[in-house]
Amino acid sequence: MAEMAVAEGRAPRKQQQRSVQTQNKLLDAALEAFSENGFKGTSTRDIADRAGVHHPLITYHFKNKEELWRAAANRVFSKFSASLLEARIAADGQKPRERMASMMRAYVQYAAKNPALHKLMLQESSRESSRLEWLVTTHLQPLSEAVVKELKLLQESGIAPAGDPALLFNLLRATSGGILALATEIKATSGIDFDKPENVDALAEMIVGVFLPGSD
Amino acid sequence: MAEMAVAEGRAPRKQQQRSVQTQNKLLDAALEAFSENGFKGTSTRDIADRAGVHHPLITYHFKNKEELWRAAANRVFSKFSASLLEARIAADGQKPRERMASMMRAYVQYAAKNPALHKLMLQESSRESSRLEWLVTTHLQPLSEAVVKELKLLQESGIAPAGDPALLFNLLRATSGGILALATEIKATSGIDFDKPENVDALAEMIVGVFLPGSD
DNA sequence: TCAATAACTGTCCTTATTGGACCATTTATG
DNA sequence: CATAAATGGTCCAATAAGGACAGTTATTGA
Repeated sequence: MAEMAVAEGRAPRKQQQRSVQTQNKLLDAALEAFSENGFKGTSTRDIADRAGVHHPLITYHFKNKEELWRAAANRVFSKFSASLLEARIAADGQKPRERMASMMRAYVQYAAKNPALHKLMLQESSRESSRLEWLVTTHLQPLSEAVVKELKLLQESGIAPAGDPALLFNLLRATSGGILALATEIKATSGIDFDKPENVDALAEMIVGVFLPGSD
Repeated sequence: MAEMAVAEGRAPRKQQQRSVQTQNKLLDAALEAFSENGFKGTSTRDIADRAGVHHPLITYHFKNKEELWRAAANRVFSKFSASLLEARIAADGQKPRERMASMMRAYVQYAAKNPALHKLMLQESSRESSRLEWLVTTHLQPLSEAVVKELKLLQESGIAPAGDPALLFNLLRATSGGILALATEIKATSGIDFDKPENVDALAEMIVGVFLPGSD
């Protein structure tokens, strides 16, 4: 983040709005670029171009490429967690099956609007790296633990399919995100356009139906 | 492929075995590299290094980077189709559900041994390109059509879940391949190691159970 | 209002890497 | 053993890489 020359006792001047805007533009552009071409395959100039910003501003705002990656990943994952949590809270009074279904729909809807989320994981999953390690401990493990716990309960009630709950969780995750990461190709192969909300809804319902066959 | 200076009437000399070997080494290395870093993010030198071969040999054997990509993709997809077909034939006398289950298991097993198959699709799916177009028309559409046809029948028998069969096919595909494309990350997050055959088997059974709930 | 500082622009540098060309050399073939 | 296939070694021109830095503009807060 932008270093400021802090004078001794003086209160530092506050961050300007235009700064926040360019940072956000850079973060969006970075996420898009990194998810398309991976960390190594993405140049800071490409990111700056997508953001419509001069490339030295990356150094200014984020120190270097690695920090920019981390900030971009943090942003999309935080929003994602918030989105899931919101769905979870909204369905708090509901029965267990409906609670989980609500989260699954939120997952699909978020992945449809932000396919970069899953693409980023796939890019980093191609090889062990410090970035993957960070992603796992910071974002994925907490998410996994929370969802697996709920899945277990659903399995005991016969609502979710039997088997290793961790495996089931990952299956679910790969399904929701994976199909949307393939959106461009699927449109070409099968003519299904996930830009159309009705197709995303159909996908969500199919996933719910397949993974939560039991009723409560 | 290696051009040869064909003298008028003379029969051209046959290809040497060592040539085939280096071509295969290059194809394997290319597939690995392209699936990890995408087309743009992969250098021909990287491929040559992985193959343990001098990089000008790429030009010699494959003309250029694009042709090498195509040859590598062709190779893995052809093997894949053959593998599916084999499973299909082996289960030819079985009931419809068991036929499909057999293909699904083959899909998972192949994807586990060749995660590059799915990673390559994901890489190319990040943006429209001539390569994606080629992949779709040459390999994906034929596969899709064949499987969708069978899925429809299973849906009519109540064995497969209802809904758009094309959507179901893609769900299935994204599930099988997608989870194995995430193998490195899943091992770190959940401790599930898909290098162990028993975990791959468990995955295959879970997929069959989830997507073919009905019995015949 | 006005100095201080945050934010941004323009430019340059050095280094590495890119895909591919080219000729000499080695190896297999018929 | 003559010939062609296959490979090795080297070079190149282009350019793309991450980052440094001094100067300029905009905003802030007293």
